[in-house]
Amino acid sequence: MPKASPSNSKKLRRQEAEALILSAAEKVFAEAGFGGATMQLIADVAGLPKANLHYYFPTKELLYRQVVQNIFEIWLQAADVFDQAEGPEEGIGAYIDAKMEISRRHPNGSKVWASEVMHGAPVIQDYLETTLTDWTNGRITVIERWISEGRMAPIDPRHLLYMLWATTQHYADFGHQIETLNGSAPLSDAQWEAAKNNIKTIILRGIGALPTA
Amino acid sequence: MPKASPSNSKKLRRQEAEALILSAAEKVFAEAGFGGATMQLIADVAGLPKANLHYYFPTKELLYRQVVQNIFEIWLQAADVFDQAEGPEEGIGAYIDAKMEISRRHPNGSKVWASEVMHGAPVIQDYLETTLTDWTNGRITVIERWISEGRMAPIDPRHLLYMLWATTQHYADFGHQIETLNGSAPLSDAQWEAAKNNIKTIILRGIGALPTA
DNA sequence: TCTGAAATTGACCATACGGTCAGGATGCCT
DNA sequence: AGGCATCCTGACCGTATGGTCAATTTCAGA
Repeated sequence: MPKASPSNSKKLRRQEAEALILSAAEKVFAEAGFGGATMQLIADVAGLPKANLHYYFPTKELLYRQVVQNIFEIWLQAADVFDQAEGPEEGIGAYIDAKMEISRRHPNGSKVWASEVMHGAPVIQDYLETTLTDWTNGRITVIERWISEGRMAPIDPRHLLYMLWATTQHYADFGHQIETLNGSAPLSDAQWEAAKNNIKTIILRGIGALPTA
Repeated sequence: MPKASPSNSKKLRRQEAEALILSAAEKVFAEAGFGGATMQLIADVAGLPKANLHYYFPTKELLYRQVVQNIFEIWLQAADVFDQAEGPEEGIGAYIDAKMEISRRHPNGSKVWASEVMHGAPVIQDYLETTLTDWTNGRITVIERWISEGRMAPIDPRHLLYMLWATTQHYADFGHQIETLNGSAPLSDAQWEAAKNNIKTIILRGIGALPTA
């Protein structure tokens, strides 16, 4: 594994060093999983000696926890567009846009989160039970209001949210499969745009928030 | 980790032994990932000495490969309903039914597959490039025919397939998250039914294969 | 220039892991 | 009953991992 930075014998400020390590850790955890990732490999990717990692993050688990928390923060921010919207077409459309952008820009983060949840969320169970539960309930209230206002069909808000998460995160978590089916090439700008529009069209029309074609 | 079978000092037939090990391995790989899983833990779950595992499966990687292949076979079978259908409402509806049933009955298998793909498919890349590519292209042809026959809106078949995979497998891969948001309780029969119907309604209506509500 | 807190690092350790092996147990077939 | 292939298993081994530590370097502030 090559060094990420060829000449960084300079002393790093705490913030820079932590950011560098977290970035390397996110990549390695995404590619190998928690169990498959090694501190040595993370150190190599970051271009630092392994002992230096332990100086900033005492244990592998603490480092991992920090990575997962960072991702969660990004996701929560994407939710802001939801509440500011007038109706489902604008709100859900913007949410799909935001989540697809995250899938494209932070695929590693998405994978780490997916891996964590798939393994029973041993590290962030409390987040699921508190923050995520609250967030979900808040969005359900909004969707129910839209339904009562006749702006969309009476769809179960919970399962609609799951569908939004599933479809958008799929492009990050299963990106490798999608690239392979795309002739082993990354999706182009146009293909990402097509994917996004497809999701928006099908879901918005599916919940009766768009005029039928 | 307790023994799965309290008294199996009897000699096992090859087929039974392999099935027992594969079942235990699927569970452990799903819960811990490839790197996090240990042969010792798989052995404990299967109720066998570790050395016995290596008698049937020489290496951890070979055992893992077998687990992944088994899942892939199950998924391919679910595709049969697709081709036998008259149109999208029947074909895609039945496919969603089949895949949701798999998510419910084989959540561990789904997780192992997801984990494998997320980590770049190191073990089953050839399957993606051959079998899965062929399968996908075949289904795309069917969907394009439905579109040209005016049975559904002109949706990009590829992204529609990704959406079908994403939404159905989400209930297996993110089952823990869904259960937590369900008050830490597994989905009931009725809730599974509701999830299935929601997906079918939104997607089929979204692609113009259902009369609008 | 001096000082001390922060940062860096190579060497080291205990443990746990995947895998091996030799020898014993079992039971089918003649 | 006896022979033989299959099956089973405790003990063992080399390696790699997460983590520690003491010694050294760096640099901001006095």
